[in-house]
Amino acid sequence: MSRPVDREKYEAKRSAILSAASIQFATHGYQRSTTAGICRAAGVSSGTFFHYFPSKLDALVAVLDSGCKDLQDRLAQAEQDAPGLAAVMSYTDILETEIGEKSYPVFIAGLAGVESETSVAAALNVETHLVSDFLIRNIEAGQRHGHVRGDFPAHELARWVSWLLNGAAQAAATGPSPQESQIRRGVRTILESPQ
Amino acid sequence: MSRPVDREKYEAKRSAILSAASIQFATHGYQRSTTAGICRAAGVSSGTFFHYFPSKLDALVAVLDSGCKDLQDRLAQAEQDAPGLAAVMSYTDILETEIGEKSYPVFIAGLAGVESETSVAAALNVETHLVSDFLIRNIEAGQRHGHVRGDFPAHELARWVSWLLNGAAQAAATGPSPQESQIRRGVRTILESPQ
DNA sequence: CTTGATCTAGAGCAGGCACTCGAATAAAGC
DNA sequence: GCTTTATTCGAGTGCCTGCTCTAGATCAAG
Repeated sequence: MSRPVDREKYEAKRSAILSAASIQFATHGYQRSTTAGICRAAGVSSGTFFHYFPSKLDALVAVLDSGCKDLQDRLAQAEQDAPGLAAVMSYTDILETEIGEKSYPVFIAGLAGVESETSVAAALNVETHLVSDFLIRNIEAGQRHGHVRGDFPAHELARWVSWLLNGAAQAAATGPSPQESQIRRGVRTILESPQ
Repeated sequence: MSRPVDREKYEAKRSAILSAASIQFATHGYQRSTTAGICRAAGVSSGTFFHYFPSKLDALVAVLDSGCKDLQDRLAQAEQDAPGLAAVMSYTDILETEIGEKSYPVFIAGLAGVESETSVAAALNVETHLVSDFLIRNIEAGQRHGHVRGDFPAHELARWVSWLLNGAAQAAATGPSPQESQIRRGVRTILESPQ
């Protein structure tokens, strides 16, 4: 036998391609992105691309997974720093920033058409649940501390908040970005106790 | 000269093709729909299709325009029946029904990639403003009657409501439809006066 | 050095799709 | 009937794009 895989080099190249793919997807959406474009951006031939990812869809799933891991870390961080309402607002701020940069909304919008592909759906499902659980957990905590209205179950409030956030992202994809902290105020309005 | 265009027959055929296109777009999204599929559904050859619409995109714009007209009528009806908060809730119900049927979310999601095309963007813009103006007008009326909280400007409340609705639609496109009247309750929660 | 494996390139293939074109038919005016 | 124009058809075209294939470069182990 001979020539074992050099793990380090392999991962480096793979993540370089992944990064280029991620940028392409975020800029033009999945469908509009071409493997040729990704290869050009990564400075790599199509042969190399398909050596690392058996198909374009696999690259998308890999991007999705990687984004999911990042998100998980950030959510955990926010929750650790200050659980409850503060954590929810912290997540809101993160999203508001990304929405302002447009990459997130374009990326999400560009998934249309492949979101039903099982591998993609699975990845998205994981992410959705990650956020949903985070919201429910911290809204419940907020309710216990009296910072969040208690007249609706936490899971219902969480769903409204996530709808608001997704809707804002979508609106940003098609039109102008929302004004500073308008999303923030919306989330607060849903969650605050009626005096 | 001879053979003038038979307006009636022309419009009939055109709207038959348009109707088939509309169903295809709503079922599979724009990108996934093929002109061949639309032709098959309309019982028409591709030559005929392109005789009535110079391009697939033109068919989409026509569908969009037609939908916009329908919406305008329904909004006017709701507003005439009972202006103010009731009109907003009536529109919410309409949307909630369509979201439950999935056609609306799929259609919207399927626009990804062409939404930046100027003709499409223009059509979407008209629709967005139609709804936005409707919401602002009726939320303002609701505020005057004391049915809607007055501690935020109507345009801000309107935006939050439309975000919530769009977010719910998007969520329905990727996952299960929301439970009966959950959207309704969300809208109410945003708009109701804090006691 | 030889061997056998991975890594890389890039030309090219195959299939799908929007769209075209020429012919055939139908219908209205002369 | 004849001419002209609208309408319809559907085979065909050209392009784009995901993906394959082959040939060579590179490198570790024996």
